[in-house]
Amino acid sequence: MKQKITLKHIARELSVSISTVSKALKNSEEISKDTKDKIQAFAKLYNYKPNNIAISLKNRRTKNIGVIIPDIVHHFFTTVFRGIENYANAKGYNVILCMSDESFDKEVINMELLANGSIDGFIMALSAETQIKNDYNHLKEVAEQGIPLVLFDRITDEIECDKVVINDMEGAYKAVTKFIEDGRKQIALITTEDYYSVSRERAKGYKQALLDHNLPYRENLVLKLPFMDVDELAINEFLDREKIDAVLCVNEIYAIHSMRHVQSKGLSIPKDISFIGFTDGILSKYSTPGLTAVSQHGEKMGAIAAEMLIEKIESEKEEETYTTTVLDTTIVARGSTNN
Amino acid sequence: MKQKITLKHIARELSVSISTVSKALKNSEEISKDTKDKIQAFAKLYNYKPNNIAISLKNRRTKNIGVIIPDIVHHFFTTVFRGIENYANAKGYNVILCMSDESFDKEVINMELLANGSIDGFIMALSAETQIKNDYNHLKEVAEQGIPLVLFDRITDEIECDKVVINDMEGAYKAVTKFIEDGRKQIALITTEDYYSVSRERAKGYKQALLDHNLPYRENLVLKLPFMDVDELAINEFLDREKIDAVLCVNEIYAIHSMRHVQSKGLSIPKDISFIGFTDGILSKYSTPGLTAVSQHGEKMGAIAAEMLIEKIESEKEEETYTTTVLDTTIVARGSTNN
DNA sequence: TTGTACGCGTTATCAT
DNA sequence: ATGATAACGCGTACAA
Repeated sequence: MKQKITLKHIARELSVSISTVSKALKNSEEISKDTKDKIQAFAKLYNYKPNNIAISLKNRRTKNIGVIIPDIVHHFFTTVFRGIENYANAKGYNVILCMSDESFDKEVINMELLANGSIDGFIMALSAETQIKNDYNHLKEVAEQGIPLVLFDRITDEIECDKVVINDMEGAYKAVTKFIEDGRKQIALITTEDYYSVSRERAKGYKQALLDHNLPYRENLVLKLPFMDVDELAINEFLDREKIDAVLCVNEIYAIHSMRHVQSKGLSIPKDISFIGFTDGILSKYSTPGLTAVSQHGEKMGAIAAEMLIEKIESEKEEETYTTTVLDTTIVARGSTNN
Repeated sequence: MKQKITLKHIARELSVSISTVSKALKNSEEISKDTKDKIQAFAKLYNYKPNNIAISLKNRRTKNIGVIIPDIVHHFFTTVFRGIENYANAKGYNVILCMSDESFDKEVINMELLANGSIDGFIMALSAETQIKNDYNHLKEVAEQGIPLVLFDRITDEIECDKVVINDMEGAYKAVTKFIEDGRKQIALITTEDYYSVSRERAKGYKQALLDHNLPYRENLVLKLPFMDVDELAINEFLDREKIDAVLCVNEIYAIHSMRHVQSKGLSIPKDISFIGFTDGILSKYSTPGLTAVSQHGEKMGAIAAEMLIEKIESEKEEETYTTTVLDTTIVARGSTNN
């Protein structure tokens, strides 16, 4: 087992000082060609690579960015992460990934852990619990310490920082407008409780689209489910109870489940009832029929978040100007709507 | 912006030495109660937390583990990662995640980057390209440097290290046996090329199960697709060409696509033809009908991998004894087979 | 051209 | 009971 070699080893071996080695490996003009050659050859032979940790300590820069997401088994977050990772890697950054599991405590613990020097900045989407508690002190502290922070998707107005979101309202608006143009009249919305920033926005877009097209907004056509787990019974009852010819769902799971339910009752999609779901994940693509989806452009979102963060990290200025980037959604038409 | 506070700051502020502060915060017996109280109070007030990087440098331990997987937008890897993260976090480790994108070069680059002090050990699944090239020098070097390594799922015999896999052969065997017990005779296999360790094993199990039940192994009932992307045409032609009443697929995508295709031809699942797919991901659960699946227990796999790695990291011994843990699969029965 | 000394933040050992 | 010093590995301003 050949131990990792350090400057000190090389110096000792070649009977020169550590700083000579350091300079030689940086091809400094100060060092004579002879010694440089000798040192570089030796370093190459023993495959010398500077120790990242030592460099981090010296530079007070880790070249790591911390990403905290509610859950990784969630296609959307996964695509965002991919966007982050790609961009960050290209810029020479590594990504430390933590999951909050939708838990406030885990979010706090992970953040505090990483904030103690392990990372140069954070990219995160708030956990459900955090949004419910509406407690953002951990974010505030991090911000106060001067650690850059970018929020995406699940954001809050309470914190001043860079943000990336999709235009959730516009996405819902587009979807409902499509339903209306297809001749649908009884348009339902299946969503989560309002403590999610995204749900609020989508509900707004849903309502606005109806009103703008002179259709009534009826509360009984809106089903709000608590938390992210799927209450299948509630969805089934809702679909059985109300007279509906189109459904907008704030996530794929709700949509897929709903489609299965109405299909099992013998309804035909999209003839009798049509569906649009947010996210455009893997389920939308492979369901039968394919689910028309509001694409959230996760990968792009991640790339932008990473870009914003690294920009802040590497900028010397002390100015505190924050941007919120809003990405427009795209409707990806599939078999669940008339196209 | 209140800067992160260090021992030095506290020492200067309270007019004591740095080492006194250090000891006081560790509640050392050497320090008088008075000074301890004073220092601890001050530290608490300014929310002092030791700098991880400095500690890493001192201890030559980062408490980070590096995970390299081919792709994160892949439900199975995602579940494994979750298992890793949970276990690692509980043990006080952070996880640095890199994607190889199935590319040999990215795998090498990422590994070398992290190996220079950023992590205490690796957990990884080999990229497709690496398996095709059959070149594992980057792994060997890491091993020689004494950095612990655990391979999971996509492994190789070329490297001596801890490994975790599922019993792919047994999984396929079970699936085919189930088909046979359900009275199926024309059992097909849709798989990837043999350079994947997992594909080889599954093909073996498929063949063995047929032979053990006195059914012929017929090459024309086995479709081997190159790489991981889905050649839909090839699958369609295969399904149209051969007389088949059951299909085992090595992943969900193949299975879901195949199901859609035969359904579009008017066949009924599972009456006319039945399906089993490996992985038991989100698609299996939400397809219509639900896809009977060979569960790979990703989360458990991740937890075990993390356990093995941390065990090696924290063990003082120099012994080089490696284990390969083989997890048994479970068949999760759904609507795509007779149950 | 080469080497010395210092600092990044912490801890452990050895003085006082 | 407290402090000085060295060390982890590196880079760099300053001496020689």
